[in-house]
Order: sequence, then C-alpha cells, then structure tokens
Amino acid sequence: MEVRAEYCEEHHVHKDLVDSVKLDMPDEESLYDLAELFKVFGDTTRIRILYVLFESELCVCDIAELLNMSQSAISHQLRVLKQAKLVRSRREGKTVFYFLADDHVRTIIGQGMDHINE
Amino acid sequence: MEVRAEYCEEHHVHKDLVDSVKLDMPDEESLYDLAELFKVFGDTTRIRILYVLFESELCVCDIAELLNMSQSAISHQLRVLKQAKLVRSRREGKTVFYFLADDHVRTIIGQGMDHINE
DNA sequence: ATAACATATGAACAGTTGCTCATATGTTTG
DNA sequence: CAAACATATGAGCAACTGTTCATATGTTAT
Repeated sequence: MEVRAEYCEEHHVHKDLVDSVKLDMPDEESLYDLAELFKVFGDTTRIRILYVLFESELCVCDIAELLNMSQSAISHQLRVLKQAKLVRSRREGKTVFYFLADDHVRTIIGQGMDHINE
Repeated sequence: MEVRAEYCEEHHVHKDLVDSVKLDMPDEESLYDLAELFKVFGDTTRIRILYVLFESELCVCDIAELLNMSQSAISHQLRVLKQAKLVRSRREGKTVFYFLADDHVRTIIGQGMDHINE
C-alpha cells in the first residue's frame, strides 16, 4: 500500500511490486478450484437449498416442495452441491436424505450475508 | 436434525418441519443478492484480480500485465467487481488505481481456501 | 415378478457470461 | 488545439449454465 510509483508509462509496470505480487499468488490450480467453489454458491437455487439444509437434513422431494421446483431440477443441483463437497447424502430405503457436509458452508454464507448487509 | 419422520409418501412433506424451515428463510431479495455476490467470486479472472489487490492497489494496466490479459478484459471485470462493491478506485491523472473495498473480501476468499484445502 | 415410489441422469434448448475488437471518454503534455 | 496515453464501453460471438422432458436406476411392498 505504501510502495507505489510511476507504473504505467509506456505500458511498463513497476518491476519490484509486480514481482512481489507474483510471488504471493497461489498456484493456478488453487485459484481455479476456488473460483469453481464460489461458482457453486453463485446460484439462487443452490443457495436456497443450502439454506433449507441449515435446519435439518431433508429428502429430495421435501426440498423440491419447499422451493416449489421440480424434483429433477433439485436433483441436478444436489449433484453439483455434492461434487463440491458442500452436502452429503445417506439413503434410507427409497428416500435419500441430504445434509450439509460441514460448517464451512454456514461460515461462507454468513460472511456473504455480512457483506451484502454492508 | 433430531426431528424427522415419513415425509415423502404420496409426495407430502412433513408439515411442521417444512413450516419451521420456511420461517427461517431469508427473503427472496437477500437470497438473490447473496447468489449475485458469490457469482462475482465465481470466476478465475476476478479471483486473480482480487488476489493481486491483496498486496497493493494497482492500476488497470498493471493488473492486465500481471494476469497477462487485455486491458479491455480487465476493465470489464473491474467494473463487475466495483458494482459488487468488492473494489473501489481512485483516479490519479490518467491513471485509475483499484483497491479492495474492505476486509470481507479477504475473509470470504480465506474461508473458500479453507474449504478447498479440506 | 410386478407395480409403485423416490431419485438420478442424458439430451436439448434458452438464457447468461466473458472474451475480443473497435471505438469512445477522460487526462496530460506539447 | 492536437497527439498520446489510460481507461471505459458497446456489440458480437463462442462457451457455459440451469431448466424441462423423457427415461433410467434403485428400493420396497404385494
């Protein structure tokens, strides 16, 4: 924040600063995975699913009815959430119950809420 | 988590649980805003921009060179970040410097990193 | 085994997104 | 003022996303 100078004349950046920033960047794969994770949170349907799972584990048709959406749509989205390891599931007879995988979900959503509430 | 019963027979959900979940849901607008916020984090380019701004404020062409992308692409994405209030900017002559708007950005990205690192 | 129920999945299609390219706006200098 | 530089922006397009629809899979009860 303190270090700064004439960076952009003739389209040449300030060498030292650029180098130090480059060193502190996570590797490409981590950045990709991170974006993929947030992409999963970046959909209203999936956010709503995660919210209803805050309360209790629920089966697919419960969630579908709660969100007033088709079983198929919910099932597709649950798959996305599961692949991102945000939810897990267990089968009980014909029924499959989904539940939050861990507390990161609550924390991340909570931080997001903090931001939008200024 | 304790309360549960036969929800889905005949496609009828468990009334009490469904009602209590419904009560605790944030309003539609908040959920939409939240998804919109995470959508902004859900892109590699924007994540990388935020990361380079962790170190120091930078001008558009600095960022473009750091990420090896066009000035136009970066400028478009900075607009998205600005609209989401994740970055702010200040002009100094011809140059516009961008910087992180507040510490929520670091916190949210940090929580995301925690999750992907298991 | 057959029917009924709960869930999963593939294809298709409309809507969205992120880039490029061209060009516009804003600022400083000669 | 014109030229040069830094940034912003609109149009266009290829790639991606989320839904629906039809159907498949898995489980239970008869």
